[in-house]
Amino acid sequence: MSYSISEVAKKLNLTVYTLRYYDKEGLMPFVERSSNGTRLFQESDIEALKVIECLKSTGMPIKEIKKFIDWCSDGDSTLQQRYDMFLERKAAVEALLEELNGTMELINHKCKYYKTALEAGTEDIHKNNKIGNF
Amino acid sequence: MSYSISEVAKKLNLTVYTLRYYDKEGLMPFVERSSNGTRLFQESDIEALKVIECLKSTGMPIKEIKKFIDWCSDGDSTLQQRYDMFLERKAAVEALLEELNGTMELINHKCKYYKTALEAGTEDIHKNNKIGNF
DNA sequence: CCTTGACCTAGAGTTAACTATAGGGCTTAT
DNA sequence: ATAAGCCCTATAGTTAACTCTAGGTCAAGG
Repeated sequence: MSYSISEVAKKLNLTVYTLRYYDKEGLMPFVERSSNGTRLFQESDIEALKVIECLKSTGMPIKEIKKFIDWCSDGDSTLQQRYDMFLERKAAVEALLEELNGTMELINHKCKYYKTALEAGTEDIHKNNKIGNF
Repeated sequence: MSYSISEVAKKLNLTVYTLRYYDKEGLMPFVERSSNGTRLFQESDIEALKVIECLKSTGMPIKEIKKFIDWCSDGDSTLQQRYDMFLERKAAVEALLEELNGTMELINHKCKYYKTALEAGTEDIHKNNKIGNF
């Protein structure tokens, strides 16, 4: 059994346009075609697409992801590159997480700030507050 | 004392182009000018820019951020909107954090996968592994 | 048989967020 | 007093990642 492009799009919350775009960019060289040219996605292709989505969410641009896909096609001689790439991605995600934690702190602060202001009916309630009023 | 645009750019790790672009988009209506038109940034402006950067890091587009800035200029009548906006941003960051945690899991898995493969000299070491080989 | 609704490619268009250029104005050091 | 180095605006160009359109194929249902 195989999946059509629209089935895969639904499964991964992407559009068929996006999937064809990824294919055009060389991200899916593994997807087979039927005799008339229709893409036939296997379960393993969907797993590979999930890895691609994972890499995207680390902030990796499509051209970089393509490099990885090419390395996969090249076989065992590229194991080191692929390992290094994932270590780099791990560091990138750690940095993103750290940034987001700082973001969360400020957002939480602002939530409190506006809750207090809303209860007081005016932002002036924070006027004398040298620390925290930003 | 006030800061020049290039000083602020350095402080916030942005380019002067970006700062001028933000100004053009209406994100910095509060920044004063000298008699000859040069922007004079106060400490408070830098704090406001940090909030803008914070909102950006939650995935908020610049046009949305402008709405918030406009609300700030409108005074106390917009306190509810601003509070609601920060609650939404909080939810957005929580969603991002959750996604990033899933991403981190897959990345960690891949790091182990390639470490093992590298030690074995071949990816075939994972061939029989129905679970986890993706 | 013919229409409907998948699928396909090639290529054009869109959007956001910069990034850069051209042309010009102050201020300061040689 | 003139060149360097900062500032300014307006506007054009770039890039990534889609998003859409035009024009065409093919299989199934009425």
